[in-house]
Amino acid sequence: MTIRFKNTFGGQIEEFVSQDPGIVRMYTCGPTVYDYAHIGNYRAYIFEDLLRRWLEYRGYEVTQVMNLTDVDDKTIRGSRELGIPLNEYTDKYKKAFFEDINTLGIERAEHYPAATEHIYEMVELVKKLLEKGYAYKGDDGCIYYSIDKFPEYGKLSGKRIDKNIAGARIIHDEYEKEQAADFALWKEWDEKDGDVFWETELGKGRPGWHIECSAMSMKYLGETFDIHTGGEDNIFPHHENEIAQSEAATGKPFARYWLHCAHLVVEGKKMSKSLGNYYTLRQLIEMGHDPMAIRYVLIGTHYRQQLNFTFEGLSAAKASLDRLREFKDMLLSATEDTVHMEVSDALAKAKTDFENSMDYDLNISGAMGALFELVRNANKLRDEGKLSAADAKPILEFLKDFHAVTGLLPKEKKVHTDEDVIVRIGDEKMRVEAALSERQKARNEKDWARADEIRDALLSQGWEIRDTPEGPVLKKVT
RNA sequence: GGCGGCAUCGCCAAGUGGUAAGGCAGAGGUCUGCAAAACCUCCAUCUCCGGUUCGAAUCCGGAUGCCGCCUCCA
Repeated sequence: MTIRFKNTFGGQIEEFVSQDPGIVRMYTCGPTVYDYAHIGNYRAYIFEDLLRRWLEYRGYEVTQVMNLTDVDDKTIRGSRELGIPLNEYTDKYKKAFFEDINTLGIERAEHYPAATEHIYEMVELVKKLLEKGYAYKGDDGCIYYSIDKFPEYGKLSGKRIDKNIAGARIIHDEYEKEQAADFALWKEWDEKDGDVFWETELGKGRPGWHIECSAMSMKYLGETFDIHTGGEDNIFPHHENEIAQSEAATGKPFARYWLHCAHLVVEGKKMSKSLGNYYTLRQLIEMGHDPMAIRYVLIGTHYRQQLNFTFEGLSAAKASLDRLREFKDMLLSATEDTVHMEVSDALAKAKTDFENSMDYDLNISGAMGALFELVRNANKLRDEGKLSAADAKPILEFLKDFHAVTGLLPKEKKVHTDEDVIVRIGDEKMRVEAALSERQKARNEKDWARADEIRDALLSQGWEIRDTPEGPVLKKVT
C-alpha cells in the first residue's frame, strides 16, 4: 500500500510518508464565520473529510485542525451593522457551520480553534518575527511582514515578486508599507473596528488574517506537520504567507504536503449572488434535496477537478444513491448459506480496484466505478441464483468500509413492512399496513380501480408499494 | 502582462504509453392486472494539426476554445 498525493508544493504526485509512522497531522483552512457557508465551501470541507477518512481507513491516526476565522473585516462589519458584539454575531454562524457539517455527515476534526481565542499565540509569533527582523511597524501603526527578507517567498505558488505581485498592486500602494506586497501581521485599531480590539504588547489592535493559521497550526500540530489543505484560491497569497511567517519564525519547514481542491461552479458559471446561482447548503435542503445526494455530488468529482454543480447532476446523484441503497437492501434480504466463488472473486476485484484508486491521489471516480461494477456483478449473480446470505455478508462488510470512507450510505434498512403510520385513502383514515391489505383484497377481487386508488393515495403520502414475487412491500419515499 | 489548469458518449466523469472504467439519461427485455420500483442487455477511439514510439486519450510542439489565480474568497 502506497498512498500518493499531488503536492502543490513542487507540483508532483508523490508518495505520502508521514512524519511519524502511523500518525498524520493535518491542518485544514476552515470557514470565516460571517455568513452561512455555501456549497462551494462544503466542497472543500468534504474533500478534507474524504482525505481524513481515507487516511483513517489506511490505519493512520489523524489529528485534524480546522480553524474558525472569527475576527476579520467581514465579521466586524457584520456585527457592527447589527449593533451586536462580535462573538454574538460569529456564534450564530459557528453554530450553523456545525449543524451543516452534521447534515452532510462530515466527520469532526480534533480541534476547531477560533482566532479570537489565540490572540496570545499570534502576538508571540509576531514578536518573534519582529525580533528576527522579518517584520516592521509601518507608518500607520500596523505591523507588516517584509517579504524581501524571505528569499523563498513565492515558492508555493510559483509567483515572483518582481514580475507580477508588485506590479499588480503598485496602484494601490499607499506607502505605509515598504513593499507593496508586504502583508499585515497585526492591524492597529481604527474607528471601523469599534470595540473589537486587544491591548497587547504589539499595541491596541487585532491580528491580520494569515497569522492565525501559522500560530494555531503550530500550537496543535507542531512546527512541522504533514498535510495542509484548502481551496486553490488560498495558494496565493494565504498559504504563501503562512509559509513565509512560519518558516521565518521557526527556521523549519512548515507543512510537508499541500493539497488544494479546485473550485465549484454552478451550471457552468462562477457562483455569485448577482448571477442568482449562489446556494448555501440550507437553501438546497429547504428546496427538498437529499443531503446525501448533495454530499454525493460534492464528493464525486476528483478534488483537483473543477466541479460543475447542476440540478441535473443532483438528481443523477440521487438516482445513483438510491441504487446503492437498493443494492444494500437486496443484500440484507439474501437467504441461504451456500458460498459461491464468483461472488468472492467479484468482491476481491472491487476491493482492490477501490483501494488502488483511492491510494492514487484520492481517485474517487475510479473508486466509485469499482463499487458500481460490483453492484452490477452481484445483481447479476443474484439473478442467476448465485448470491446467498453467506455471499452477501462480506459484501456488506465492504459496503461498511465504503461508508466509512465516503459517508454516503444510510444505516437503516429502507424497506418497511410493519408501520403504524396513519394514512388517508379518500375520506378514510387507516394504518398504512391496513391500507396495504385493503389493496391486496381489492386486487384479489380484481377491483383495479380501488387497488390503484389506494396505491396512488399511499404514494402521494410518501409510501411506495412494490409488488415483488414475495408479495407487496412498502417503501418510504426519500 | 505574469503564473497555472482544462478540452474523453446527450449530461457528469475515470484513465499511472499497451490498445476507451463508472454513474445518470436513453433504447430493448424480465417481472406486473396495468404500473411503479428493481434487475439484465445495448450504447464513444478521446477538440484539431504535426511529431516521438513497435504502440499515445495518455509524451513533445503548434492551433482553437474554455476556466482559474495574480484583490477578501473553499
